[in-house]
Amino acid sequence: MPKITDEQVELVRALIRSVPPGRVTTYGDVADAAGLTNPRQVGWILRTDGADLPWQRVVPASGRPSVANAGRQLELLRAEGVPIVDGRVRLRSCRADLDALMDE
DNA sequence: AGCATGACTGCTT
DNA sequence: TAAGCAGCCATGC
Repeated sequence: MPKITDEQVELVRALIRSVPPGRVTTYGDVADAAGLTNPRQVGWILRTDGADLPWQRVVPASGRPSVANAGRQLELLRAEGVPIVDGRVRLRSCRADLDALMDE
């Protein structure tokens, strides 16, 4: 049995699904909101059970996706209206507030 | 039990 | 601003 419970997985999934188009969030923010100690676990969840999620709205704090689908991800984000400069997401401008999303 | 890997982050150069 | 390095935790062999 994994240390990450289904509860946490569902919470992460819900948070990511709560992120509206044109807005993105970071692994660290999701991890903190879901109660995970390490942002890498968010990545692990997305890799295992994130196939049906808007995973493109979750980017590293650096703003530069290191995932294999980075090119496609940036393209999708740009299509959603996310400000991208030189292949880098402007987290300063489009970072979503997960606490506010949960309230909605 | 130990070692290597990974969709990360933050500090230091 | 960019690149390097260490810390972090769950998973797989």
